[in-house]
Amino acid sequence: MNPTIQDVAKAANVSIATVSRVLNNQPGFSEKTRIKVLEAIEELGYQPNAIARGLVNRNTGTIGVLFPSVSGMLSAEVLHGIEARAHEQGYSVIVCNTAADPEKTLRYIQLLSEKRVDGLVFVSEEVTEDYYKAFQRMGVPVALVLTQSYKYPLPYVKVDDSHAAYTATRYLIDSGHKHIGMISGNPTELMAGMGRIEGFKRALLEAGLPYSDSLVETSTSFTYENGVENFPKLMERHPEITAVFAASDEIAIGAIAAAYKMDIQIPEDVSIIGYDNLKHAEMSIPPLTTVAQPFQRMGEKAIEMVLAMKQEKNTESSILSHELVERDSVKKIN
Amino acid sequence: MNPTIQDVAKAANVSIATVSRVLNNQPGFSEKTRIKVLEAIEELGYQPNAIARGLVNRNTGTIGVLFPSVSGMLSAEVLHGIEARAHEQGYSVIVCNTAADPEKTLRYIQLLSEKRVDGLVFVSEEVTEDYYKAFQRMGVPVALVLTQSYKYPLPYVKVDDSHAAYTATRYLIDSGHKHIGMISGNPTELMAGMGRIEGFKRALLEAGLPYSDSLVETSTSFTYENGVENFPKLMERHPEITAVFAASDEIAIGAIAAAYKMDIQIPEDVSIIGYDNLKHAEMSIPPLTTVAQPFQRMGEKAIEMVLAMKQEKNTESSILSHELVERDSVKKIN
DNA sequence: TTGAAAGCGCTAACAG
DNA sequence: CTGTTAGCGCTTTCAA
Repeated sequence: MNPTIQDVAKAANVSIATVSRVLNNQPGFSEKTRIKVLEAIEELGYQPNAIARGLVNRNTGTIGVLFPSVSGMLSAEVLHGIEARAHEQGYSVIVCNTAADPEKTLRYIQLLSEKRVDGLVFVSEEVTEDYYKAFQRMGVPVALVLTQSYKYPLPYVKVDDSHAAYTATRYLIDSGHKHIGMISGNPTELMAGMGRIEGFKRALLEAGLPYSDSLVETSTSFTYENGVENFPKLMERHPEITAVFAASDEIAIGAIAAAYKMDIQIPEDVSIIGYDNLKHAEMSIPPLTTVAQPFQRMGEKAIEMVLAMKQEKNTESSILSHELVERDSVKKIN
Repeated sequence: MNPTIQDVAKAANVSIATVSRVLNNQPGFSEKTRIKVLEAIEELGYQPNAIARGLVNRNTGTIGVLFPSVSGMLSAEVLHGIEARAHEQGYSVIVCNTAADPEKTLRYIQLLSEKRVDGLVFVSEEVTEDYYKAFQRMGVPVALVLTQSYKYPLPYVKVDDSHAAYTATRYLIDSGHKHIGMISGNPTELMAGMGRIEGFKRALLEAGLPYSDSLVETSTSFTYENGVENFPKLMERHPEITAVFAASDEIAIGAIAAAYKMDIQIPEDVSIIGYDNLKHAEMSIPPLTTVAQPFQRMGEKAIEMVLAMKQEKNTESSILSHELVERDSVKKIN
C-alpha cells in the first residue's frame, strides 16, 4: 500500500489537517512543522492521491478529447498542441477515438462525464443535438476544434476555410493560371467541405474567370485515394486546366501520383496547390505548395478556451490565420 | 450539482446500498426494486461518479501512455491500437508526451502515479534506472512498446528488428542486387538502431556479398531530412550501389527525393526499400516497398499485456511478425 | 499555529 | 432481500 496522509501525519507528529496545509501551501503552520512534514513525506515516499483529492475538490485535473480518428497526421498535430498546453496548465488529457460513430461518441461523452473530466475538446465533427444535450448534462466547458456549430453556443477554433481556399486559389490566379479546377473533399461536411468550395468559387469570379460547377470534382472524403481517383476525371472533363486546388494535402498528393501515371508533369504541365500543410506536404515530389492550418496552435487554443471558460463562463471563438507555404508544385506562367 | 447515489436512493425509497447493488449487478435485490431504482436513475439522470468509485475500489479504469513524441505517424498508429483495445476493455487512456526528456518523463510518471492509473505503457524510449525505480514505486504493471530492457524485467512488444532488416536486405539480394548500401538511423539507439544494421550485415555476409562499414551511412535520427542528406553521401562513396535499405520509411522517402534531384531514377537506377510501412509509404512516388511493422497491433498487445499483468502478475513479451510489403521502389534485375 | 471532525460519493461487510 | 455503517484519502470549516 501507498502511504497516506495519515501515515505522514503520524510520522511527523502532527494532524492530517496540518499535512494537508503544507501540501497545499495554505497558511497555518510554522516553519518548523513544515520541515517536519516535508521530511516525513520524503522518508515515506508519500504521493498525494489525486483521486481522493478530486473527490473533495470536485475537479480531476483532466480534460477529455474526442477525435473522429486518432491515427492520421492531422489529429496527431492537434493532439500534440492539446497535450502540451494542458500539461503545462496542470491538466492531463484522456483521448477518445469516436470513429465518427454517433453511438460510440455518446458512450464516450457519458464515460468522460462519469470520470468527471473538467472540460471537453471536440474535434472535427459536427455537434448533433444528442451531443449537445450530453454536454449540457455534464455541465463542463466544451471547446470545438476544426468545426463549429450554428445551432449551439459552443466556442470554436479553426481557420476561415472559405478565406483560406480563396487565398490558395488566388495564388494560382496570381501565378498566371486562367483555367483552374478543384478537387474538393466531401461538400456535405458542412464545416470543412462547403467553405473551401465557396472560397474557390469566389476567387474565380472575383478575378473575372469563368466558373462552372463542373470545375470542382467532389470526393467522398479528403484522402489520398480521392486524389488519385478524381484528378483524372477532372482532367478529362477539362483538359484545358493548368492548375488545381486540392481541398487537402492528401488529395493533392494523390493527384500528383495520378498525374505521374498519366505522364503529366507537376508543375510543368499542371500546377497543384494543397491545403493543411501536413508533414506529407514537404515530403512529396515535388514539395507541395499549400495553405497551412496551424493545427498545433488550434490544440493549444482549445485548451486555453476550456480553461478560460472554467473561470469566466464564456469565451470567444477564434479564427486562426492560415498561411500560404510556397514550395514547388505551382508554376508561374505568363 | 449532479445527483448522487443518495438522491437516487431517496427517490426510489431504498437504501444507497441497494442502489449500489443494482448499479453493479450484485445479487441481493428483487426485480421490483430493480425497476424502481432504474426508474429513479433515469428520472434524475443519475451518473455514477467514477472518482468516488475509484477511491474505494482502488482502481481508476485508466492507463497512462508515455510517448517521446505524439505527433508523428508512428505514435499515432500505436496510440490508435492502445486506445481501441483499452476502451474495449473498459479503460481510458491518458497520453503524455515526454519529448524524450528525462526530467519531463519523470514528472509524468509521478503525475500518473498520483492519478493512480492502473497501468502504464511506455513507448520507444530506453528505460533508465530512474524510470524503473519510479515504475516500482507506482506498483502497477508496465508494458514496453518498440523498445525493451535488458536490465529490468519489463515485458515488451516489438518486432525483431534484426530479423526484419535481414528480410528487407534479403529481398534486395533476391531481386538480383549485389551492391547494396544502407542508410541507418541512430545506431546508438540500441533498440531500433543497432538491430537493423546487424540484420543488414548478416544478410550480406550470408549471401557471400562483401560487407564494409562504409556501406552503411549512419544518421542522427530516422527522419526525412536524414534521408535527403545521406543518400548523396552514400552514393558518392559507393557509386556502384544499385539498391539501398533505409532504416525507416521517412529516410527512404528522403532518399527518393534526393535521388530525384540527382537525376537518379527510382527504381530504374537505384532501388530503395524502407522500414515501417507508414501511410507515407504508399503515398510516395514510386510507392515504397517496405517492411511493415504492425504498430496498431503493438498498441493493442501492450494493453493486453498490462491487463494480463494485473491478474497474473507476469506476462511474456511478444515479438510480432513483420511483413514485407512489395510496391514499386525495388527493381528486379538479372 | 494547530487539531477534531464532518463530509466528498461510493462500496462492502455485517446485521437483520 | 434490504438497510446500517464503516471506511477509501483528502480538504475544510470550526474550535482551541
